Amino acid sequence: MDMTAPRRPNPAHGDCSKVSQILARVGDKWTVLVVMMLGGGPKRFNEIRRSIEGISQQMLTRTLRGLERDGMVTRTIYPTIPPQVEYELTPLGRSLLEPVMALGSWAQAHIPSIDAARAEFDRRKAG
Amino acid sequence: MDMTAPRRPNPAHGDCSKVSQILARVGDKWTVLVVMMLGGGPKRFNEIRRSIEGISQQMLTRTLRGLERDGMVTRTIYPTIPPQVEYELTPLGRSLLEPVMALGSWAQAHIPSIDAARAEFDRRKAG
DNA sequence: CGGCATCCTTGGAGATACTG
DNA sequence: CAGTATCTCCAAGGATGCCG
Repeated sequence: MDMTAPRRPNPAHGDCSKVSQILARVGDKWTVLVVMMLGGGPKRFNEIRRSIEGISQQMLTRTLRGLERDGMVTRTIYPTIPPQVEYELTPLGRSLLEPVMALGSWAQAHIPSIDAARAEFDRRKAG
Repeated sequence: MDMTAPRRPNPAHGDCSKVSQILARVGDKWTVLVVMMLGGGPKRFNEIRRSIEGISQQMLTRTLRGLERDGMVTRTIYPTIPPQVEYELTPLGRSLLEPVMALGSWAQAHIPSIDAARAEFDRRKAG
């Protein structure tokens, strides 16, 4: 059997590329930080920006747009002066938090092992 | 003063940068695929390569080195002719599979919602 | 067969400045 | 305050070739 076929619309594999997209999003430098921040309730643009050290305004905009597009976040404009925009997690966005936190916990728990492995690996390489 | 050091060694935050590294690894284009492949048991280099459509030999090498460095994978050289190298998940690597699979399942389950959200978002923007 | 070194292209992060 | 537009720059990743 030839496994080289580029794309298989095999239902058993669901849509593998879609899953990859989600994983990539979780691995994104800012997305998880933003989602966790919003986990505490609705936030305004600059409120988020100030709470995430090091993020540029453009990266925050892009991150929020991506999340909005995927239905993880809602964007509400209040036509006040000055303009006010509030972001809030949707149920979908909130549900993402669970597996992500699980992964985060795993990471937390295994940091020592990983650090040890790295030190060992680097030590060998250095000789 | 050097600001390149991780910001706060706050135990409550664990080591946030370390956690980010793990998340980034999971979001990596190839790492998860390789780990899942090895979840089925030890595999040889080209065996892995053939089973992952589209990966270059260099990317596979880099991915495996990274995993090896982090203690997720062991590398065993059999001094045969021609040389034979086998990769296998460590217990640590296997334990990573659990939260990753959970995230994968979440992704699978919510693909329809996400697709719908995207379509809606794009429709608005275009329309 | 497995792995490294080298070169090259490109996507996208990030800074800056402008608009509504 | 929130968002867009433009530019620069770098590193991720692909292709190729040689070595053990």
